[in-house]
Amino acid sequence: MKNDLSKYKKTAKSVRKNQIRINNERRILAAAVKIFAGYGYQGATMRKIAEEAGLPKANLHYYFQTKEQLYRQVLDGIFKDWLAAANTFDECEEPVEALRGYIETKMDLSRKRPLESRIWAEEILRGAPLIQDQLEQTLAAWLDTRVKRITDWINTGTIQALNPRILMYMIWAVTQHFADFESQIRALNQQQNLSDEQFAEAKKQVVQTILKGIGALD
Amino acid sequence: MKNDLSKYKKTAKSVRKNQIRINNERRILAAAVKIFAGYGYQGATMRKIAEEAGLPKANLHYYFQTKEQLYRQVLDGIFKDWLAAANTFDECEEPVEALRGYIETKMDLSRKRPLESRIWAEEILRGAPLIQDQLEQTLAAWLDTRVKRITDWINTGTIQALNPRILMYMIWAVTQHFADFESQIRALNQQQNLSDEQFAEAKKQVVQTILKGIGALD
DNA sequence: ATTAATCTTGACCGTTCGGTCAGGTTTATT
DNA sequence: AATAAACCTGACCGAACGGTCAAGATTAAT
Repeated sequence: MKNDLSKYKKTAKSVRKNQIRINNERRILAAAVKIFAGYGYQGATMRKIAEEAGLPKANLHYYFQTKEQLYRQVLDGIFKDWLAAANTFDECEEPVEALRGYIETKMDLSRKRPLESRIWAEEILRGAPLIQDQLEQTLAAWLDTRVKRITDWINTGTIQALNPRILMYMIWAVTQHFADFESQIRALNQQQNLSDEQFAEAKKQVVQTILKGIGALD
Repeated sequence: MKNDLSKYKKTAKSVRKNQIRINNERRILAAAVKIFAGYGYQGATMRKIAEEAGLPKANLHYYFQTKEQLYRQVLDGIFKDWLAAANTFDECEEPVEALRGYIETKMDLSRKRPLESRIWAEEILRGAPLIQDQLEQTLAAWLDTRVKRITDWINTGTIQALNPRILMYMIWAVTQHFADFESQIRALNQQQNLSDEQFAEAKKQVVQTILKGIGALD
């Protein structure tokens, strides 16, 4: 019994880790997101991340053995958020509200977490060297089931005939553009980021154009 | 007169440069496009570019003093191509054919020159540190005049009321997505790049969705 | 044929990178 | 109070980076 208890305590501690570890890992990951988003994987340095986190560089290597491992954990976190947002696609039965909800959620994600979107975009741009498996497994499976739902909508005549995959690519492209190309949009908007009102207008127009474009409105 | 002649010859030579210089600059620029697109600005090294070009590294620095200067020339070439493609926007008077032509040209550019699109995308992603001026001057001016054309279409009732800038952002986002996110699309397409037939279908659907989405069709 | 200009390149330089490590400090356990 | 475990960090390392340079080879001009 004494043995069992000690074993249990040990396990419990390793599962919900020490508070110090939790705090520092969070600080480092938050700093890593900023630096990776701002400079790219190669441009980011452990020194810059350490400065941003307010910790000595060697301390980063205590919690994350290598730069690549730190980067992988950042990517994992981003993918989780992406999948969580993706579930809004299934909240409604019929196409107009399902697609509207999904597009709006993706737009909100671009607005609130542009750094994560940019890290993801750079990874894809470089050929997805570290996340190819996730794309081919998890993302492909997610897409397959949604393709089936859209195909059902087409077969029941709720929306017009089209290639569901291309529709999804268009939605991803447009929604993520507002995060990934933020600096270009700013340059074309009197050097000002889109205001909340401008962004709300963009969100509305994106939803309207796509839904109408696939014959789900009017 | 002797003086004038020699001066003229000198000038002529420096204008249309020596053939050796022309050839080597072209080789280096072509190699630079490949390497910058594949690794990003920071990830690209002069050594890799030199290998790709089949020249010693020191030779690169003879034609391009620094890595940044080489990169700038690559960006300049991309921007020129972009502007050339952009002119198709003005080839037709009425919205359906003007927008169709522009979207199709942008799609073709993504298909034929994905590397250039990716270099541009990465530059924007990093905050456009080297091309901010071009964005704020040339691109902003280009956009302004097209916004006016679209506004005219709206005022004459040819297309529905919308924000022309957001329409242009959507077109850029979708068309460039097929180049910039090629590796993601490949992972979702049985690890195969889009075939010519699939790309043609995508092009058609993109045109159809956007034109219909803004009320220019039906 | 001679001179001048252009081109070529191996060897080298200072800097910065990711990563290591020994030894000290703090926190948790008994 | 003593021991163990976890945490911290300045100093350091080899490798790779962008860039330089002197000296030779090639091409163009006279």
